[in-house]
Amino acid sequence: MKKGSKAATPASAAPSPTGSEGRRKYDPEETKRNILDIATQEFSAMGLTGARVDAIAERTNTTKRMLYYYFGSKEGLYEAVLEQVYGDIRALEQELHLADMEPEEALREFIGFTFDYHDKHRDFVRLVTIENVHSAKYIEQSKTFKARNSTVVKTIEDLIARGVAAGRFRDDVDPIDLHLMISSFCFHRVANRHTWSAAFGRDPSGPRSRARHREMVIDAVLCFMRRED
Amino acid sequence: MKKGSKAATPASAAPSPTGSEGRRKYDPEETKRNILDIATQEFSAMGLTGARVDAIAERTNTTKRMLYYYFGSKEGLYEAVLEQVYGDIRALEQELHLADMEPEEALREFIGFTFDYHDKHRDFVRLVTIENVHSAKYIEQSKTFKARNSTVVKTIEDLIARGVAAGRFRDDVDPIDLHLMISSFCFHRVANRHTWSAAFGRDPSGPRSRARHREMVIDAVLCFMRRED
Amino acid sequence: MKKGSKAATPASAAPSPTGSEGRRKYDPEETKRNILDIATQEFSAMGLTGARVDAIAERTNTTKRMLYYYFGSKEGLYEAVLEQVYGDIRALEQELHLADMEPEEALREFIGFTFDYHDKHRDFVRLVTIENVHSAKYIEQSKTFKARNSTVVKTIEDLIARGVAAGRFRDDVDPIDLHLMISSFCFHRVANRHTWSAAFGRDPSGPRSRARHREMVIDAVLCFMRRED
Amino acid sequence: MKKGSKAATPASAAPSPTGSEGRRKYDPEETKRNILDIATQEFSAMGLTGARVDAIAERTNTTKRMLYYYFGSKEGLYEAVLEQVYGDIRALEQELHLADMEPEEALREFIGFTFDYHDKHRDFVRLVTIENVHSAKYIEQSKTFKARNSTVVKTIEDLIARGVAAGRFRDDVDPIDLHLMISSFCFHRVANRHTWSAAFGRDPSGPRSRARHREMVIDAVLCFMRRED
DNA sequence: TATGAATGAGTTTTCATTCAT
DNA sequence: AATGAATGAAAACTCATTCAT
Repeated sequence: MKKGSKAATPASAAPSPTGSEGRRKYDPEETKRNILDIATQEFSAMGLTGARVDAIAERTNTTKRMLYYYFGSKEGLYEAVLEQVYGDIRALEQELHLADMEPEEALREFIGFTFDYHDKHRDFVRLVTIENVHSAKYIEQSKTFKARNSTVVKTIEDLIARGVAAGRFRDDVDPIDLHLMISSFCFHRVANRHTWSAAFGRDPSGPRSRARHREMVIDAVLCFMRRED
Repeated sequence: MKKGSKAATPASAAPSPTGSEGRRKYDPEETKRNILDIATQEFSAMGLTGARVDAIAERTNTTKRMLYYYFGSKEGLYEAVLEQVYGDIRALEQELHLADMEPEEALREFIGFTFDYHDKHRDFVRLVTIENVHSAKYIEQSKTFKARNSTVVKTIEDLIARGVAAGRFRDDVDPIDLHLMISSFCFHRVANRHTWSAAFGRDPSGPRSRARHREMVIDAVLCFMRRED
Repeated sequence: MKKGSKAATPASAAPSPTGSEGRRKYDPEETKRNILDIATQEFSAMGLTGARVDAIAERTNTTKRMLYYYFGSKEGLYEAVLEQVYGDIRALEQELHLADMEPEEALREFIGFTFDYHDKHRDFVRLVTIENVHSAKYIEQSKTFKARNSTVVKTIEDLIARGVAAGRFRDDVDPIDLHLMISSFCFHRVANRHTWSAAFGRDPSGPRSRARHREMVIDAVLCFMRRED
Repeated sequence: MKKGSKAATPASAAPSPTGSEGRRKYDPEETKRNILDIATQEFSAMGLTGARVDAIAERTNTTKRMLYYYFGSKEGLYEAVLEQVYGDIRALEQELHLADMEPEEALREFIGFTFDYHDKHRDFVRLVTIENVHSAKYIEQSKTFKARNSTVVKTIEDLIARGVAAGRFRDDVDPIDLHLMISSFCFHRVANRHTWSAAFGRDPSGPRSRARHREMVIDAVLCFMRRED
């Protein structure tokens, strides 16, 4: 290892779980994860076209050759990065256990989670933005992507259905539309923070507005969803 | 002229100032506008790093050399494109005459305009997205940018103040926050339509959801703004 | 005239001698001289390949078109500049009237003049340097160049002959060699002042060493020429 | 290898360090040296702006890409060339062992060496000339340059001091001035040979005047330095 | 005569990828 | 598995010169 990897997740620097046989000299999984971490940072910071393979390789604990060995090409590496970050958020969404809560409480929880996740994972927001600049042509090739997303829809559908049944939510809202409405605000204040800062002199995703914004989006969505008698 | 330029400004389709005598061979304004139009399309489609100066020049009525003659560099051209598209939306915003309407009506109008503009001007949305990938470092250099944006804030401030005075709006909402909330949805459904389509199999900015989404965002924002007694 | 020309020679800014008919609107001679002055500065500062036609034209009172009109090409302009600066020094050499002085006195005078001229006319020194980088291929085409130089040789030949006849100078020195020896020092301390400054931290052509160097070269050359009995 | 490289350093003709097993395919030192040799010729012949990266690369055993790989840019390569040629002369100067000789003998030796070096290394003379056209802005950035030059000054200082102590040299001569006087002639007859040839029809650095000039400069400098009682 | 606009060939530089050790 | 060196195609940019008004 050339130098300590400043990986996004500290875990990536930990020795691999090879058990009792001690530290292995070459650890393929460790190497792959290291490359993926650095690539995530670099693609997120520079975009797909803007990122440089040399720059990624240099910050890695290994060499350019390994990058091609494991991921085939710059685009292959980019796809792997995308799959990983999308997988992360969907996995967490699963762990919310919204089915155990009252509909309003569950919606509140879901909005809060979405807000916090975007607020915290700027790399994810940037990568999604970048992928849209490329018309999503890379994530479209992912086999697991669609499957994973359908579970979110199911979650929201259930949530709405229970709210409607309980007489608390209006019954004319499409679950994907609701998801869109929630994501929009959470995503936008992070994704567009730079032009927003330039325009109005204030970072909309900065710490000073975090709590206020979080409440705002919960307020607005709940107000919108509540049945108007 | 190869024709077919979907110019950002309607004015660009107007005949050159020489009147009815047909196309002038030496028309710098026309040349600049032509370059700018094509560049808007190309940067919007490919991003700053992805766009090719050669590709832009080829679709132009003139040569690559003129592009450098008028705009100095690829980045200079990109900046000019950004300035123009931002100028366009801000100019139209001022023509809404919101001050002549009732507060609720004015807010409805403003949301509707914002929705329609983003829905229609996908180039603008993409360019803003791209600029955020570059951390807004190009638009930050624009001298006119901040000044132009301050007028929107003023507009919204007035609108809120009148609504609060009339007892219709809550009085604890920051104008920039309100603007952010409105923009978020209008922007997001266009900007992220590709990943959204890939994830859920449906274009959130497509014609089938347009009217529904328009109503949704107006509903949600008005619900949020209305004073809760 | 766009702006006052900061010509090297103040004379170039004076109105042309068109006599009583007043100021002419277009004065070809004045225009040519203006172009030549600016070009002298620019070629001297940047070299033939380094100088930019646009840069020259911009500092001129006229336009690029006129530059081509009068001088045909960048190289043509450069040749004109060379001819002029070489003409200037040779013309002044003629006015020394060395024939009226004692041989030693005349030699002293000639060395002093050569020293002072190089010390003062750095543009000339630079242009000669530049022309040598181009293997003198431009000045070689000049028709008047050789003729003008032969007069200097004649001057020095006479000077040496008189000194030999008077028993003061050694008789085995070639006039061109003598000229070379004198020029070397006068030229070098100006031409190579930049690398010399970088190497030793002191400008060899600066005012602090001027008088000392002037004396040095006179001393050395006279010592060399004096007959050793 | 295309052969025929008149390398500045004799070492460059030596076999690669792998000994007798013949040419290695991957030999970075050889590649760098090869590029540097060709670049020395090309910059020397054409100047910094006049030289073409393509032309240099073409004469090389490798490609244009490697030139950027090792030297970063055209200017970076030029700087490397400058550093090398300056290093070469300074290195040889140190091998003269002037301290072991009588002052007059040592001075004679030093002048002779300087004369021969300039006479033989025209590339060096041209490159210094070229660097002065650029106001020495490239060599100024060299870290080793000044340090290396200070050793020459020391050498001459010692030489003068010993001559003064022995009552043979005048004691009012600055070492850098003496160095300048010696260099001037040796440099000038080579550097300005083209304009000189054009002016007087005779190459001042040609073989026919070599011996005569060598003696001339030794004579003149020694005459100048000798104490006048 | 004067002037800004236009041009095309050429020049430097970059970058993803592969090879030799 | 690992590494620095090597590559070719393509990209951005420049410049002397000419044209249209």
